[in-house]
Amino acid sequence: MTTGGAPTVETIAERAGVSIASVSRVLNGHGGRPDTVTRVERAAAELGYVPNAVARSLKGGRSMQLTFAMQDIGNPVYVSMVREIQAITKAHGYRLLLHSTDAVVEDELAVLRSLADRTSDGLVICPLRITPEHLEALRTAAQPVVVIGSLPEDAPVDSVRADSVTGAEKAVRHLVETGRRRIAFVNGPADTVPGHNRQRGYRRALADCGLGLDPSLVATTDFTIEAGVRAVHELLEADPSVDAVFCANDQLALGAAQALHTRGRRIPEDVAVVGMDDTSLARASWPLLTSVDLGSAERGRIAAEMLLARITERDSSSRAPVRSETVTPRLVVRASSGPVRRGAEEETR
Amino acid sequence: MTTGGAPTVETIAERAGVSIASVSRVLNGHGGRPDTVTRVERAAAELGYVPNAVARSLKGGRSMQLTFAMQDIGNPVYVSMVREIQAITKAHGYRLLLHSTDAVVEDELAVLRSLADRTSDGLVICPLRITPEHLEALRTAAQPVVVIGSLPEDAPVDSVRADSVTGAEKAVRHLVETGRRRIAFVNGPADTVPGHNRQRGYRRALADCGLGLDPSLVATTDFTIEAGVRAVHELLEADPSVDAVFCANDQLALGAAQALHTRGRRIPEDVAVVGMDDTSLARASWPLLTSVDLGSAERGRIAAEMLLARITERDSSSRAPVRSETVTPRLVVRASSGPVRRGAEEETR
DNA sequence: TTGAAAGCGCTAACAC
DNA sequence: GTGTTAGCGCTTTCAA
Repeated sequence: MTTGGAPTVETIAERAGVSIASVSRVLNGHGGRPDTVTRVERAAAELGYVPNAVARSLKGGRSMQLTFAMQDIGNPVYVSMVREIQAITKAHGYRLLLHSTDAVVEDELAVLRSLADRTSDGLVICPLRITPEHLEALRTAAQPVVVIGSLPEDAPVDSVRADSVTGAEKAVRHLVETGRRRIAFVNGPADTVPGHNRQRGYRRALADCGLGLDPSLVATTDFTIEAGVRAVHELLEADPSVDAVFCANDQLALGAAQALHTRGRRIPEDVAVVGMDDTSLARASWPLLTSVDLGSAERGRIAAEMLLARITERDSSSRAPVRSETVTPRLVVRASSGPVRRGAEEETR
Repeated sequence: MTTGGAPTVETIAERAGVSIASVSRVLNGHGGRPDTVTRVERAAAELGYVPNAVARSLKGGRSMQLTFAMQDIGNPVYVSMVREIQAITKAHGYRLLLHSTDAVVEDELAVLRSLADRTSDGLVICPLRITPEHLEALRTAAQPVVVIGSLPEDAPVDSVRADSVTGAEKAVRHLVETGRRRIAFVNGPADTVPGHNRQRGYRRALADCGLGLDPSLVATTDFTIEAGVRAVHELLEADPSVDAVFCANDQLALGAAQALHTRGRRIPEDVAVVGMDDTSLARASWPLLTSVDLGSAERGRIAAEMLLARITERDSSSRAPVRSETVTPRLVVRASSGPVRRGAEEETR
């Protein structure tokens, strides 16, 4: 039936005077007599035919769509992941679906469950916390899932994690080595995986360096600029001897810098500031922010590749063991730390 | 057939001892005898049934997906749009597909054309430039499209635009009113729509205020932090009398602030800085950045609503005329401008 | 090489 | 209220 709607294989078939099977074959490059090929291709071009991807998905069982779920696209750390994942999925012919979960467990679980609706061929997810429900949902996921973040050893899911314990250690060591002794720590919620690990790294580094842990130098708040501002005001109010502030992410660090500026403390002469994630904010701050690159872009890339590998594997009956990669953190020293300022930007391993 | 695969209406029907039609009805809330309803619901729950959204899309002709295409998710102005669009589409039961076009015309056109593949029920797109090919593609788009940006009067597409001419005017006037006279302008590419309009606003405001246009105070570069740094160094090198820098977006403004800090110029005492877009960067900068809010979140919201309206309308045969809304810019005065510093943050209309 | 036909999973007429 | 059935647009056997 040649309705007024969009052209279908049938429309093309009529116009080219062949069967719909031939149309499909030609359009998918499965051969045909030169004559047939020409006629079909011309008919398709003339009608501006575009295959219905939904019908194709239903038939083929793959949607050619992948999903990325993160807490909030407003956090630049996710932006760099999205950018990377987007590039890779696009290169492989997949579209990218985006989900903001606001770290609401229910939303995260809903995303996991919705994998069963066949809309998406796989998922990359960044859960801030891991509950038993998460593990159960991961176990029973209807499509391949890759987690960006830390998972229990026996979780049956591929994952890429940042080594934020080591990352935090590097930051604190760097501060100690450059002469700081009263190193405050501004952390996000301690019941999140990142918050927990960054705290461990801070403690470990202090211990290794022979510095005691002073609980009054530790603030636990949210992962935002505003929280960073408040926390540093309070820390300095309580203890003016602070000579460095280590922040659990760049947003907190930007807030810290603002509070210090407001109080007339010079960075880094009076107080050094170090952030984490090495997001675009580090290069937006004044002075340029020293930050620990936890490999967000790389984690995004690896996650996307792991996911694509699982999807490919699905066709080939073999099943690789669960993979778990850890990205090595890298301290990027910039002007906000260090005893001397030697230039605009300097990077070390 | 009860295969080992995912449960389908047929699986449920068998288990509940009813027909697939009853299953469909119950699951879609189209009534049924209480007894039937119970049995179907229980069977569905026991099997963990999730409807195949692809099959549903094929049948219903709607994918319940919307697409957002922008230049680069790394620009915070798009982040706030995405966030808003995401929230609205989600509330209406739609998923959001993301596309980064890198402002490549070919990519933008490809997104437009791919609307014909039925994957998406509509598109919000932010083209930086509008070519004749764009207009043609918009005219022939297979699904509703809303453009965020300026379009010719007769373009047959809904659009939301920022009034960046007025926005730029407000910024420049504010600088003049607070006593600035040598107002430099750091712009993005002049052949983009935003670049063009912001330049018009700058010129108009100078003229209105009786200040002459000094071409040596205008720099044209890219919309990035690094470009802002370079441009301001060059401007000040050439003319140290500059007492204000108006930047065509916040990223340029952050760059400007860095260059000024590096050169030991105090902000705002020596040089005032004003940005545009009022992104999260404005609150990440030191001092807090005065910026013109061009309503990115609001444009996102309006665009999403316009799109949903068009989609709804498709069912109801009526066709509303093409809409074109303009969002009123709002100057948000913060510490980086103004003769006096009266607090951390102060907003005016 | 080609065409006829089955069927992916679902919804909605239509008949009972 | 319920079951039977057609069909959304496509790919892919299976025969010819």
